[in-house]
Amino acid sequence: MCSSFRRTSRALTQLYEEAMRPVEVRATQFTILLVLSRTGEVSQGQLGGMLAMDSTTLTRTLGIMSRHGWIAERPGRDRRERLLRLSSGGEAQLRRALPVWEKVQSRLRNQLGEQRWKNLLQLTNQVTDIATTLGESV
Amino acid sequence: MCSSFRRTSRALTQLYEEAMRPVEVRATQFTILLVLSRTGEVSQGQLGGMLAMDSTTLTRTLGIMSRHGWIAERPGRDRRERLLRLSSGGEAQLRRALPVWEKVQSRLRNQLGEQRWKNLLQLTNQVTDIATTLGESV
DNA sequence: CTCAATTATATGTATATACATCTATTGTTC
DNA sequence: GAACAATAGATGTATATACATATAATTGAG
Repeated sequence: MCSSFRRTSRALTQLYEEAMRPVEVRATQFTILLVLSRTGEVSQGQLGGMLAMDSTTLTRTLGIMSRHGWIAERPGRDRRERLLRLSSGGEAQLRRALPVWEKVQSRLRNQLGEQRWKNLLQLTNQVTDIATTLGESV
Repeated sequence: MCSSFRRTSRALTQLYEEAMRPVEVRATQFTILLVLSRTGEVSQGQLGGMLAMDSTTLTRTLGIMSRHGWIAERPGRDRRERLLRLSSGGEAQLRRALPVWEKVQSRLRNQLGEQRWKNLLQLTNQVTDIATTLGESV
């Protein structure tokens, strides 16, 4: 199952990133733009939790995105925390990227059909939850 | 969909690799051991096709695996090709790793249930095929 | 209140991953 | 058969990813 997901993940990433190449944003970066636009201000740790991504991994990706001027941040009340949100540049980049993302996504969705599409979104979320829970329990 | 698969892929990889840590083999490497044990001798390009992985990516991973003594190779009739197979060390490593992999996998399978498990394997393969086809068509 | 334990993030290091480009072959065209 | 196009893999470079460990800040025990 792990191998299957990794393989599909590679295939999908190649497909989406090929489409996104003119916009110059990677799949991970785009996902972060989208999540931040929906959640508003969150800490790095919270963001990692939402993405099932080690929060120290985010240090590097957020560094790249900050250099592009897409991220605004301020220290939290707990001064160990970094509170992250989209800068106006980040919002602009998201507006530029979103239609390209949606376009390739709709081609995929057509091929899959509505039934399998919804089914997959649900199943992948369930697998993420189970994998996360199993990982924590041990 | 791309984000969902990437997220699930991270969660599963963390789960499986935590279990595999004592055996000292990564998810990608284990997958290659397993595929080679089933297919016998294949070229690097063929292996990349099976894994939906860029064949030049395999250059690096196979290098690591060769240093561990897990891969045997010889040039093909077409002398640009490298024909790959498991060495006896690779077979031994696979025998060591397989039960650990199966164990964590069975815990996941229990949580998911047989229905969703089979459904997911089928769906992920279909998505891989569609993504690959869409990528080639453009 | 002080010191130990915990927590949030940063840094060092290793692997994974892809693409652009390069080299050595192989295939094709005239 | 020679010149050119196509292909397999290697190498350079950039991002993605995680974990071990380090540092700074907070929390908890006494």
